[in-house]
Amino acid sequence: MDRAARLPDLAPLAVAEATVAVPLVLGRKVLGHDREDRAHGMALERGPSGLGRLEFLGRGRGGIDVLSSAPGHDRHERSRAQDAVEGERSEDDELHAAEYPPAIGEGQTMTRPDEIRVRFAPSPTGFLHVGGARTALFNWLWARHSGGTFVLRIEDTDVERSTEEMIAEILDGLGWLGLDWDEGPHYQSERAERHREAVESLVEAGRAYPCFCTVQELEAEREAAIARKAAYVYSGRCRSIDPEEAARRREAGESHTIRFEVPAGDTAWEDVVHGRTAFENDRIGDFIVLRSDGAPVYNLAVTVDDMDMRITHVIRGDDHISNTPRQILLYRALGAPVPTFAHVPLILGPDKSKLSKRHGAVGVTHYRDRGYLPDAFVNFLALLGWSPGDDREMMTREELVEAFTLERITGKSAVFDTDKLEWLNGQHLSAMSGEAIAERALPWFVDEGVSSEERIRDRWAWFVELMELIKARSRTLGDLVRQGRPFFPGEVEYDPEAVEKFWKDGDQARAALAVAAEWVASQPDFDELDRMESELRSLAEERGVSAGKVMQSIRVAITGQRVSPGIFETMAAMGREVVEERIEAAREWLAEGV
RNA sequence: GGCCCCAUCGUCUAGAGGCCUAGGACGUAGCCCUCUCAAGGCUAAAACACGGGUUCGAAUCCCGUUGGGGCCA
Repeated sequence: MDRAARLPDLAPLAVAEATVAVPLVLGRKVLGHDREDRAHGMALERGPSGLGRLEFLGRGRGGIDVLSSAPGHDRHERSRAQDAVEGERSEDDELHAAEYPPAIGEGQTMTRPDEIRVRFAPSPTGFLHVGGARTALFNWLWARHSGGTFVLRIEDTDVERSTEEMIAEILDGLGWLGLDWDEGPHYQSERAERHREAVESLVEAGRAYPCFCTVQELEAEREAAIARKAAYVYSGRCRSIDPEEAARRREAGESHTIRFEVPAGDTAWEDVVHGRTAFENDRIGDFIVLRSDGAPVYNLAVTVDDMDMRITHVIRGDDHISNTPRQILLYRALGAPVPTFAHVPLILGPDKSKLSKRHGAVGVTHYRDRGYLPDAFVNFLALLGWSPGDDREMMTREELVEAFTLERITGKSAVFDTDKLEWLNGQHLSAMSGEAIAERALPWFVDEGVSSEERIRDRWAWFVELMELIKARSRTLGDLVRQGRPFFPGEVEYDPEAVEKFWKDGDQARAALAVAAEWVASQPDFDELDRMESELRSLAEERGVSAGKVMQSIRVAITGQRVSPGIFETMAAMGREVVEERIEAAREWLAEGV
């Protein structure tokens, strides 16, 4: 039977293929002229639909191209587009492509990506891990940067391993990171019927066929292949079964799978991060799209979902590269435009293998519980595999959104380095206002039993002040609690190391604290830092004790630690009463101790 | 094993053929500041995996080797 005759729908295929290259080609023709347009685009609030944007995009002619023309963008786009086009298109074709209308006719299935739509599609088989979080982040950044839509889809097809709790975990993680989605969550499990429908349409179009091969037969094929030292690829023997006979056998209830008929040739795409990537179709072989139990296969489900959800940019982990040609083949067979792919390199553990549970802390919520700031974590994640192209490291969410482009994603996988995360967190903490930190830190102080929420709220201005005082010395919220604890009333515990460092010589310590006590008694209040310091220094000199020793002894006495903010600020924040008490307590302790 | 991806300081990266005696950041070491510790400032050590091409010229382009990683089996 003549297959071509059974494919009356081949015409749209050509269009679909054309759309793949067109945006890129458009990119080089259109780019590099209007910063203004882009600025305008960024100023637009993200609307509920693409309508408002569409109007604006129309002016830019290239739609997404103009929007994405951030500094540094055009260069890459240009060279890669050129690579993609060279040898496949003539100069004329290029010109023609540049004139390509901004949108294909209304009735078409294929539309140009007037509105950028991306998705994050986690499989809820565990918590949101660092790698997934970064994929989500890149999608989110791209959506926000371009004024597009961020879709969340839960790939819960594996019912055995997917649970409500895990879904909740993932949403929780996304929530903490502040990655809000515009659409969804859609649940893949609810779409099985649609997937089967798509498979049937492929069968009807002659692009897929039932395969009645038994497990034993396939096993034999595989063994033969291994014996030949060749990679196993399904022989495609059920292709030759007459469609009418196949239909009869299906109706008779004969066990079968549905296989996609892979055409000859190569399947290539222009990956935004990897450039042109190609696979030989021969090595793919007719793959199963529907299992014998009627369950759709991953590649089919993903493709149909992305297609139905009009996803324009598939941004996902590198580990999906080998799935991509199958998916592209499916898009084409289903008459859908092929989205742009951006395969982000994986995040590695310290041993340079794919970051996974065995590396320990890979759940995003773990970092929340360790006192990291979502903004800092997002900043850190963004810098893993992406850079703004200038020397910026510390970036706010807004700056990230502004600067983010897919073209600046590196092709090289990155090791997850917690040192830098800590530093960045400290930077973010220091940049925050005392008020903002206070809100974040409050639950930590309560949970650690430092004080109660009511009591802190009662002295809110003081608490805010305190955060301001200790933020530079803290890298995490936990550090804040450690630093802040001594400022609350109660007994202090002397850190052995502090005692060792500053009170090793008991006589000296007692002398220093005697001066301290005398000085405190002479102070009318703790309001003027400069006066406090100069008076302490002169008194120490009179008594023949080093001022530094006095101050350090006070530090240990009132905080129990060897580290604190400036001693006068510390005393001012504690209040005179507490300071006096603690100095007395320290003197007694020293009297007994030695 | 097959296919695919990747290769710049320990780590994250800049680098689109001359701007590179390779820049920044974390971390490390030292100095300054200083009542402690941070923060901040300054300085230092630290990298283009290797081999061939192409070119007047290569970290940058091509090929190979090696190494790492991923997917499938």
